Amino acid sequence: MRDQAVFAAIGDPTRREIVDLLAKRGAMTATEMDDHFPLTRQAVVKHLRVLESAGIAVSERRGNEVFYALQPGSLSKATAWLERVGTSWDRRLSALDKHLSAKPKRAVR
Amino acid sequence: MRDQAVFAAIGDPTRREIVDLLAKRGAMTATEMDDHFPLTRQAVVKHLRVLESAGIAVSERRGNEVFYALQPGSLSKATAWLERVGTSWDRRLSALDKHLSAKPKRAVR
DNA sequence: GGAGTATGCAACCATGTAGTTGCACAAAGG
DNA sequence: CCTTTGTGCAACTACATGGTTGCATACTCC
Repeated sequence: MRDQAVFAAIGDPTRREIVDLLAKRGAMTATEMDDHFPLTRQAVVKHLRVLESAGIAVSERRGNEVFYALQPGSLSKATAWLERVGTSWDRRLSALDKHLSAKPKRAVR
Repeated sequence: MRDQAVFAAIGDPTRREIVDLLAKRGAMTATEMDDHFPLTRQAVVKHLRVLESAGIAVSERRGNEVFYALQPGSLSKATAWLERVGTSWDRRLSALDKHLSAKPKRAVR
């Protein structure tokens, strides 16, 4: 289940910033991105590799440099999970209240 | 920005399973959940605390035991981010192709 | 070919964190 | 009361991982 990787990947704030940047500006090289973060190029590359192995980003060598871009549709499963889980209990309002009022178990004064 | 916490929280696979369980079965105590995972009760509690501080779960003491349930609407911002980022580059198809064909920089044979 | 620029690799450090264990505290109920 | 059951706290371990540094390798262009 490679969904795991997607959630883990976007779990890191820096990685989300990278994704934001790529979404905003389109394809870039790691060296370019490097200017946008207080990080080493190597650190950026590491993050990009994580994003890539999670299927969120793709890379392509173009002569001397390597461009990274976002992979369309790669977040759909994650979005679906959030939607599903979210609505499943939004619909029943507060599950806590419901459960507690319905199941006193032992008498509670 | 407490969104950070939400993404970090759902980044852990065990925590997502807990969320799934809570979504499916409604409110439960940590001791009950304990049966569903190969974990100590304490480990489950730790996860629940993380979920709670991220605003995803809520707890309520009821006599001897503490029930945990999901907090409605707590994932909306995360979902929104995924939606936004996702569609932003889905719409322009593969940003990599577009960028590369539009910006050869130096002549590439 | 040699300088310049970009990427790749590997070792290393430090911190965060998932998980356990042990024990103390709190509430019910006979 | 005293036992049972559930929760809370704290210390500790182990491993993952974000980050750096140093150097090697690849490509381009004069």
